[in-house]
Amino acid sequence: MPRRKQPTSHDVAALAGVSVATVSYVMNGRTDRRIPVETRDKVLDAARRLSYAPNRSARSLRRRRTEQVCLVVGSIGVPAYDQLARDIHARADEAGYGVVTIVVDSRARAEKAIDLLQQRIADGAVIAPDVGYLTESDLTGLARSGLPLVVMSNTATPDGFDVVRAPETAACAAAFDHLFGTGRRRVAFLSHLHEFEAADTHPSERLAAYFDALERHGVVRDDGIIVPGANDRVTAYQRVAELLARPDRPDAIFAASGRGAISAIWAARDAQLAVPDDVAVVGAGNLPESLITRPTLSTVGPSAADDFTEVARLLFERISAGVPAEGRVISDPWSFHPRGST
Amino acid sequence: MPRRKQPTSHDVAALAGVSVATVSYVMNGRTDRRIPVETRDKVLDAARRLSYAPNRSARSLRRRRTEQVCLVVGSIGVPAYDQLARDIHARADEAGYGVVTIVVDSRARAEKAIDLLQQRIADGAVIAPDVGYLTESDLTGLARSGLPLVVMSNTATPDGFDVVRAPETAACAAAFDHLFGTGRRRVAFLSHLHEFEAADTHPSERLAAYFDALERHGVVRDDGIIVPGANDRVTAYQRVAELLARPDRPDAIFAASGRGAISAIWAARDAQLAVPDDVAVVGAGNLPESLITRPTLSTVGPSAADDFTEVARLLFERISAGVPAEGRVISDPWSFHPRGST
DNA sequence: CTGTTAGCGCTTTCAG
DNA sequence: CTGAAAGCGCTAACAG
Repeated sequence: MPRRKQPTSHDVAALAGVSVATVSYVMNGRTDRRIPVETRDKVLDAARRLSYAPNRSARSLRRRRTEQVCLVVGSIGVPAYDQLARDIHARADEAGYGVVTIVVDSRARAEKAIDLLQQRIADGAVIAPDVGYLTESDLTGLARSGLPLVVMSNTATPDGFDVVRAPETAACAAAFDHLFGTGRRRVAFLSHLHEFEAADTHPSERLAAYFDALERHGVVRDDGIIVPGANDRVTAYQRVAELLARPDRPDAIFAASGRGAISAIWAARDAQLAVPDDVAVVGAGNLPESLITRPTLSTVGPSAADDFTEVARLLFERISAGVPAEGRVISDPWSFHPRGST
Repeated sequence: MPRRKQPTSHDVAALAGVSVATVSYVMNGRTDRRIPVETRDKVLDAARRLSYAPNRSARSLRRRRTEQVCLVVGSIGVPAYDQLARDIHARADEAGYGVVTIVVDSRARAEKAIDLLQQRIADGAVIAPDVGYLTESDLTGLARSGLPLVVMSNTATPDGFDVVRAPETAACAAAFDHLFGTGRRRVAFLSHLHEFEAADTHPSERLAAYFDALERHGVVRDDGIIVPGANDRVTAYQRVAELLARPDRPDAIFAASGRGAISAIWAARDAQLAVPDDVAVVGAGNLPESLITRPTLSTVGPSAADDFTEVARLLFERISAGVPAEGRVISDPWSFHPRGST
């Protein structure tokens, strides 16, 4: 079975006995052209018989738009990114757009991503990785080149692109104050891997809040209880189990992810420790799951369940605007949600 | 700030004082053309100064390949799909390919997906949704049109595309036999939503295995303990909590997902029921998390952790082969992994 | 109402 | 070693 050459609009035109222009008009269902039903049907019939589908690359080249949007995330399997993806897909679907996903978890991949966007692989992009692989100048560069961009970042300043923020500092401070205020003295920090690696050079917002709180409450920092492992449930469980097995075990755990926090609850139980009496647990992010654990999980996170429809809206607004709008910034600060685990 | 026209190879050629052909050769780093370093540098310099990036649509049109692969999944946030996505992304990265993801969770979306693939949005695709929205004729149609295709399905027969199977029946039968064999009489089935809806028309493999087992063990089917909710952790928790609150509560729960099974463990605990003594739990799929719950989770699933590198390999092999290969089928049957929860 | 035609920006033969 | 030119398949002026 040889790889058949795909039929083109010429083939359809020939079979239908019309011109390629007519084929194009019919296939695009253009209403500004008055085409008699008869011609229309001839074309559609020919198209169906050849199972013709207009070539996407050719159309994109000619129309100067791809009808794809690009979603750039930091990794796969993070609940918040999943929700973002769902919301983008939903909006894209309505607009007849496709979604191409790029995972940026290293500087090399970041450069590749920039390059692809520069090559106009998509008509617009949402940039979500919360790590520093993408610099502000990468973003302004892209925006300058005319690409509609929505950036999810607490540090970037809008400059030809929109910025959506979710400031964490106040919420984290409140959580730490609560922990220290209720007598906890050894508060461990279960961090993401990249966060751990950059702890001293570019501390994440939550890590900075942690250091601040230590100082505020006169507690000396102990790097032994700052551990990576929040990225996945199993690693988190293991790291926390190790922490809790130490003679000088922590009396509280702040996890940089909701999944990490839930693993911490499992680990505490397995170590025969009561949550929150023996060890308190706080997680970052608003996992719906926080409400079905026992005890329920105290969190720092957005006030409501993750919802990125606004991000999607901004992006498509920018895309259809055609002309670059002023950079907007939307901010929805996190808050501390004390529940059963503290 | 007006939307700047993207620079083209002509602009670069003009600035560098060479022809567009030379620009193309340099940009593609072609070694079959001997280009003096001097010329090369002039071109690269001009390209950098204009921040030129070759237009992807034009290149795809000319080269007749997009250098993208398409990943078609059934939903977002399913651990196995996540692993599939990771493995595809990894392989695609090596090959310099992009990944566009399509979510198919309705017949309408399935048709849209077929159409996009027909339009050659990608050079090949992995089709993973385990639901019936994509028919076998959709698949053969695509394959006939010359699109390299790898299909993950236990029912499809290779026909111009490769098929990767993970047969569940034997493993499920073993799990149910174990449950009934150890005296369980009321085995509930926590299903996926689509699975629930098609229970009587096109029962899923695991559901069919369940019905078979009921018959084999002389237990009469009770639709009251077949409930949807395996799709997400919170819903699963709620459904199981309801089941366990009934006076005629089940003494075992088979969950169609690992996440559902873990929620079942939480729900059992909250109902003061011991697992497995009061209620046994089995989950489908091999979540790494199965080992960190208490008790550990018995599962039906692949023999090792999810690994789809082989799927990715098949796809790229087909893509680079250029000519359609015979349809191959790879099969890795599930097995029953009894652990603490039974 | 329909067809002819000029490109979109790139790659690649083929001449020089 | 380099350039001119054809053309990938489609859309959208423009002409009829």
